[in-house]
Amino acid sequence: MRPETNHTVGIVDDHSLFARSLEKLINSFPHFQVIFHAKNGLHLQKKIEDSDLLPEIILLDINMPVMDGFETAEWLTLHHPEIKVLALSMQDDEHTILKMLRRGVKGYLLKDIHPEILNTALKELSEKGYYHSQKVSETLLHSLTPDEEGRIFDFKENELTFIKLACSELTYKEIAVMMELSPKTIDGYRQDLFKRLKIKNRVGLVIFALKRNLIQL
Amino acid sequence: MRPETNHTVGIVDDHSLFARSLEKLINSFPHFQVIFHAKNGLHLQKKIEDSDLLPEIILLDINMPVMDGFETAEWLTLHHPEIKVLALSMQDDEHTILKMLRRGVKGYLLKDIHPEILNTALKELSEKGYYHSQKVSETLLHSLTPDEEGRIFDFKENELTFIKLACSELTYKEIAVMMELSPKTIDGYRQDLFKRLKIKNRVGLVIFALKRNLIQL
DNA sequence: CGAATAAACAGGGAAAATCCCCTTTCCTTA
DNA sequence: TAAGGAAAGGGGATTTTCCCTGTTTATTCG
Repeated sequence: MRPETNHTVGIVDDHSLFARSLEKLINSFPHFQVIFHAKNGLHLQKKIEDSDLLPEIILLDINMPVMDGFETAEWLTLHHPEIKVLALSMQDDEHTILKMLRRGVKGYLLKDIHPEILNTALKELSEKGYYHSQKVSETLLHSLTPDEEGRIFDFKENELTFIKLACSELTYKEIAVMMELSPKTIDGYRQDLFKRLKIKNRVGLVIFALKRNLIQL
Repeated sequence: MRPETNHTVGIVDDHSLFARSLEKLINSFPHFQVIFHAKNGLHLQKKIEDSDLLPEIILLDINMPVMDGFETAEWLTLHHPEIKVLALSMQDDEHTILKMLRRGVKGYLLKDIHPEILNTALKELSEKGYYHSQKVSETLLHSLTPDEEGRIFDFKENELTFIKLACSELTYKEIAVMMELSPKTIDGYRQDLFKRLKIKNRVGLVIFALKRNLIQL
């Protein structure tokens, strides 16, 4: 049995209503207790620097204004690596997940949270130091293990934006406008990706993106 | 309570091993009993014409050589409309399902059958005269109710083949070769579909096909 | 620090593929 | 026989794709 310790949790979330119900939920779990809220990353910084009572775990929403989840995660791992960050997000595309994990996040939860899952996540975080949901594990497997042909892909920010836009009915020109780049640059992305991914045309790109969960329908 | 009648079932299936276990399963259900097997559609015809003891229900595999599920279903509804046909198939794409339903099939089961589901299907078939699984209902909802813009789509055989091939990296020319049609005819399909579906390019077509389950990854 | 190297970005030009608006032919069927 | 659909096609505009070159911006390293 686990000892009767109290684990503390901080919540950083823009959607205060959601955060409030999250707090209630967490406080209903044995051994866990929310000690503070923060509206965004900046707010969190202040809270942490002002208090000397640091939470063991922080729930971090990715989609926030002012200072988003990525920045916040970076700051946290840099300044308080002992705090375990559990990322919450609507997005389940591979790249977002990986981006957060690369920034030192210890767990990743999709936001349609079931109480038991959240409880499991918190427990595993404080016991094992990490939590990986089914989806995240799959993603890791997907992205960090080579594909059928032994390739590992790691897309840059711009490439990813391009891929996502290319999976729509937009014309390359229109994509160029949206990304504020020259059509020629876009063409460069396209060409490079076609070569790297060994695909023949845009349809190939769409299929690739779907298989890799870079986009969803 | 249902009366103690005995419902008879015929199985038409190419995979004899599967059919055998299916028979065992069915015979284990109360009130249901398998009275014959058939390897394919032709075989079934003979069996039916030779015997005067017709089954109440026939389990029909779609993927068969010689005389496939579609033809067989057609023949059955034409010559023995009183027999309830339950289609079994690996494919769960909308069009295949619809195609079978249009041929008078009374139920449709995906082949990863759970005993309880099969039992339910048989019971509903003999009691209500039809059975619709979750997936089939969804499909019907999907295809037979208008979409967001009030459109109903019903694709012809060739169109569907074209759509599926267009969702690959094949070139239109290559598609034309595969379908043994002139590239211009293919172009006609493309044009017509783009107009009907209000899409701008091939990517749009791929997305459409995916949303409608016409193809799967 | 400055030079070397790499990478992102942009362009020209041309071939191929796609997209679009039309007509004609043939066949089925009402 | 008229109507309608499927197949085939002409011709041209546009887009996509491809290859090669140059410029600017980071980054690394001697």
